[in-house]
Amino acid sequence: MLQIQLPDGSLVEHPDSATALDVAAGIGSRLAKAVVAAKVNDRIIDAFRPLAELTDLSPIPLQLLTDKDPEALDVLRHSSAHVMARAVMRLFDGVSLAFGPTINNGFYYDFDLDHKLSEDDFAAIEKEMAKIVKESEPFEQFSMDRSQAIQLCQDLGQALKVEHIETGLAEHDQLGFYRQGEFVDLCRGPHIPDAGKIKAFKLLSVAGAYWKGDAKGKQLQRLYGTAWFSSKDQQDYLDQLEEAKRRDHRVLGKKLGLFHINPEVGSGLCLWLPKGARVRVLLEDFLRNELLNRGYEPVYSPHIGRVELYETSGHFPYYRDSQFPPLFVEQAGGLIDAWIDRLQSEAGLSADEEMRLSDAAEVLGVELPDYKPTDDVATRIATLQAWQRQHERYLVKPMNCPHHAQMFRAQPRSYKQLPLRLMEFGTVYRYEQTGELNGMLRVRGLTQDDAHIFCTSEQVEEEFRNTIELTRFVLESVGLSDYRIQLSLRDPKSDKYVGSEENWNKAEAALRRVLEQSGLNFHAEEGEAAFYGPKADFMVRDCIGRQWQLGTVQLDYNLPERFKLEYVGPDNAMHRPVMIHRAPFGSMERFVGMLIEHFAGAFPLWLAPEQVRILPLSEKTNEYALQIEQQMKAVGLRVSTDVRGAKVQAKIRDAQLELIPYMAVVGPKEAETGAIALRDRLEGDLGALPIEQVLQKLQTEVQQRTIRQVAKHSEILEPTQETSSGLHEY
RNA sequence: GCUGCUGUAGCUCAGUGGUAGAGCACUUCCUUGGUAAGGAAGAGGUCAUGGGUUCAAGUCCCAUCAGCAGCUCCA
Repeated sequence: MLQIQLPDGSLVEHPDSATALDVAAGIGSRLAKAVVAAKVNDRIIDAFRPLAELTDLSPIPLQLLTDKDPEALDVLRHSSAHVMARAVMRLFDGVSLAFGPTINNGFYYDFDLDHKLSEDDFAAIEKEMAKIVKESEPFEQFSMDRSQAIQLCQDLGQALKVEHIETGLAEHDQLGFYRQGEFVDLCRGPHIPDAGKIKAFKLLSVAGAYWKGDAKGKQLQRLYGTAWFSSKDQQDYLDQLEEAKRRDHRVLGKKLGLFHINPEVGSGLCLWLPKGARVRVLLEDFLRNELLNRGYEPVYSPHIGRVELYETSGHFPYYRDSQFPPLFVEQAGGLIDAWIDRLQSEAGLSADEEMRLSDAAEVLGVELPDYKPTDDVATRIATLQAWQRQHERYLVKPMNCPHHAQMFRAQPRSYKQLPLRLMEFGTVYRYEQTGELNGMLRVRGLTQDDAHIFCTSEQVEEEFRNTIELTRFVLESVGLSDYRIQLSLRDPKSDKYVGSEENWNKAEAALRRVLEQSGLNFHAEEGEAAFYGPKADFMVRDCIGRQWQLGTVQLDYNLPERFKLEYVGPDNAMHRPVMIHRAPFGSMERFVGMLIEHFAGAFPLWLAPEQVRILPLSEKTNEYALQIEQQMKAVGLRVSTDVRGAKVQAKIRDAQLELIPYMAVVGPKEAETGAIALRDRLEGDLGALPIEQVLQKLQTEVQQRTIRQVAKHSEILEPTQETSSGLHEY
């Protein structure tokens, strides 16, 4: 007999062959029908398999999962992925299955097949899925040893599964399979008892994906879908997707005249139109003011710098491919650059090619008396690099830190001057891959609200604490109070980082210590660090539950070393400072893009590009309206007057659609009494008020940076996460 | 960068090989009004760019550029 302990602590006994479904049936038939999966400790298991196969514990701490449990949803979706794959295999020939995991709010399955899937196929696939769901066939599980499993996958014609068993699952002796009707899939599970539990599902999109996420690997077709326990839940989710779409900053940015991106300027290069620029200026002024109060000193640095500067910092070699190529003062610079590249490449250069390059260089007026094709490759490269150093090459700056490091070096530094906090809204350029560009969120020219703090190692923790506090203050002032911090550490297995083990250990330990002391919600993530140091990244949840990576604070013991930064300590000896890189907004482009989506374009009064629109009832009151406009402008409000010969209803409609927070309707009645009929974009007509009272009200709202409206937080949309649950890996 | 889809007026889109369209926005005129669209007229297009097929191309084919979705990347 099995001893089973239920969540309320009670113990029940069942025969050795009992499943979680049997346990549920023992409690009640309605429960048995509702059970989707079960949980033993933290492990989710199949409700339809004998418990004895799944655990050695006694008593077994069993929790039954029904459609009320979020974890059950994950199981449902995984099974839905199987149903979808089954439908696709019924409809198309030669389908090779890859992976079909769950993701937040849904699932996908990757296929290798000749037919190009498109949205036109969705109806047929969904219809086939509906058939499978209606048949309500049970899921069954079985295991096999390696050779049998490989044989089975070969018999099924599943080459990718065979490859996965041989590589990814090389350490597994036993491999699990699930069968549902004619469909058999290598799978760890768990699954729902039968397909009939899927009450709502929908295919969402089709896209390319790589086999095992490797960009060099085979290109597969990925079908995305979602599944739910009720069609109402599904509809809520689809509505939520619509809501996110409605907030798309690219659409709103166009509609509201905030920014513009066009190919004649260049992709990924953002033109800030007056209204968008206004929002940015307000944010910059707000932050600059705050930083001045906190002991930062503004600096300016140029948009380009010599390549050697970035060779020193390490950015140039490390990010070569995602930078705009160097600017050469000497015409032949590009030739020499390519020459070095070829020498460094695996293929190298043939004697003939070398000759032709030499000739070309000569034509361009390059003299290389020391270059001898008989020298070894390293010597030849060194000769060419020596030429490069004598002939300036510049980089459009991809980062501000090297410039700021040079500012530190501009004069001898004493410990008495530390911490030195240099701030700059620094515009940098990065050649992001074309597929990455996305409105303002991912651009090729961006302005960081950058600053670098140079301090002693004793000051590190306090400075770091202050920057964390600053970032929180800044986020909360725009109503972003739901965030957590990701402690981004190096990947111990990778060699892409610069600096000593010792420096890294110091930096990582310091960050962790401060975060622990602060009591903030944080989690560590390996492999997410910058190449020169660990980071604390702010992951911010917006009002509809989406997660954004915004501000960052980075601790850096390495660039000071690379730039040989020093200060004189109280002991009259030279010491190396520590650098803290930090940007509470991240970049102005990304931050404003996010804000547009967060507020759905309706900025709070303090950030609204236009705060008040004055609407004269007819042209007869235009003069009074303009007089009000002057009064409002005099107290710093951003106002315009709609003097068109349109009806007030039309003017109101336009102002509403432009998301202007307040409207001031003025007609003969108001002109007579010196009043304003104030209309609130959210509340509607507030009635006639004396001018002074309106000015007072609006000024207060601006000063307090009141946030009056954000969307209700959705219960349906789960927070987006960087990684999927990891529950179903194969 | 890869895979797929898309590119027609300022915006949203219709137009499946035979004379380039609608709504909104814009301009002018009429209307002078009380809290989400008053009326009329007008102007606006090398149909992304470059090639090709065809008697004939917005429409079919190829390339390039750009956008979108996903993957990969992100100092």
